[in-house]
Amino acid sequence: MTETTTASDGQTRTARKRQAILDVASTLFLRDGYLATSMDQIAAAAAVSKQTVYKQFTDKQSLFREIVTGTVELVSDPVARQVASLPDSSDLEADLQKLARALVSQVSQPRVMQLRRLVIGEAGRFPELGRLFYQRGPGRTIDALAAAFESLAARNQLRLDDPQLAAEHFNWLVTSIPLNRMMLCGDTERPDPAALDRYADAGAQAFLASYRPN
Amino acid sequence: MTETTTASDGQTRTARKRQAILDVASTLFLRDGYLATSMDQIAAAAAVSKQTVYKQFTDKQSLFREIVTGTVELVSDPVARQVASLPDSSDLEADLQKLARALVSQVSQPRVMQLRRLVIGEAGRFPELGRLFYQRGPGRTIDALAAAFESLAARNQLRLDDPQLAAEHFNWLVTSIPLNRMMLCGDTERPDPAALDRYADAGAQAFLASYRPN
DNA sequence: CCAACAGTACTGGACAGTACAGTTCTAGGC
DNA sequence: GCCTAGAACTGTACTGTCCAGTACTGTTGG
Repeated sequence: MTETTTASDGQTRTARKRQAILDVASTLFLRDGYLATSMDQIAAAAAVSKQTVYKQFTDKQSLFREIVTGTVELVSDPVARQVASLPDSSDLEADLQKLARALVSQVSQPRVMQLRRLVIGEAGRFPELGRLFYQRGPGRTIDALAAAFESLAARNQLRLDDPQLAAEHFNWLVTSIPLNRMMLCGDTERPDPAALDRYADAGAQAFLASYRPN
Repeated sequence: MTETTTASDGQTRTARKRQAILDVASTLFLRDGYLATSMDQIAAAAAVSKQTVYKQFTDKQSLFREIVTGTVELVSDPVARQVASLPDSSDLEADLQKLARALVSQVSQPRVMQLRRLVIGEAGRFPELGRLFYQRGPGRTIDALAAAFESLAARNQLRLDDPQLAAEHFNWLVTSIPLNRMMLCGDTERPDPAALDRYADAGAQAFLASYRPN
């Protein structure tokens, strides 16, 4: 008797229910916010009794924390990996452009935007989640960029005094335009992929114009 | 003499009470968020009866909207004015640096940060407020910058194809680093003024390295 | 004098978290 | 492969609290 609820076989019933709660609560929290999402709503949408929710998560705050930290982990990895391969570049301009496009495309995903909005909005109630998001999100990307840039500068492929500062400049040159617009104007106004690429290219271009030797 | 913030002079009683409500509600909304602030709290803190609140503002949403739009107006003006005087510059590097410092200092004010967090967090409930904040805030600054840059480019003081894009790059190069850190890590981690100036200087420097002729 | 105000109480609803009786699944021994 | 004890789960109801918005009576200030 192999039951499937959300394509999650081979798990105990408890684990399956737990996952259903996490999935559903994630959707609701990201869409409506922390206070506007009720535990009754979550239990109902997960097709689970309220008591099961409270068996898995001691209270609403715990559930919320687990969802935010989990989602941050999910989104955090791919970019950092791509950055790590940058120093091996033989065509820096092309590779920076590729990296910029990947970066913009990642951070502008609706799910990431929603998470960012949620964390910022609840920064007063959950300050540690804000810090976590920063460290695992932009912070991690910037650190990886700084390491890559330092290595490139050592081989005269870039000209810079402060790798960390250059990394911040690259990151925000590339992402800020669509990021800030979407943060405030909602996911409905997400620029189409071509426009996102143009922002990425222009940011990478400006970065190189500023940090390329000679 | 017809406009005051908290002083209780020269106004009708009704206007004074109205202002007290706006002041107090502003503080509470900015500190605790929309849902976590109750109308009873506001009435009590304003030393006013609940009925008076509802006489002045039809409901909680109206009060909230009025506060957000009002605060946006307050913060919006000074920067745009300073930008407008940029094209007359005889020493572009010095004036851009001064502008950058003023810009960072303005947008990093705790009150502005709190408003930004509030608007972003409530973007789902009040999408029109997000758009308003963008237009009157960063949007307005960027438009003014674009006009100034175009005029400077016409006199070969800058080299650029797309003034709007250059304006966005300047704006975010200068503000993004402290802005994003503070958005997520809270006002407690506001860099000291000297550090803010360093971010501003570095942003202006990078912009010029990229957009200065030759 | 009269509109605006204070104070208080009330309506109707929502929500976090708990309690409990009854049902269903799962694990482990045979 | 079958059976049973116990854990996990459901459904519902309940507690205590909070909140937006209204009603009403009496008071105050312009």
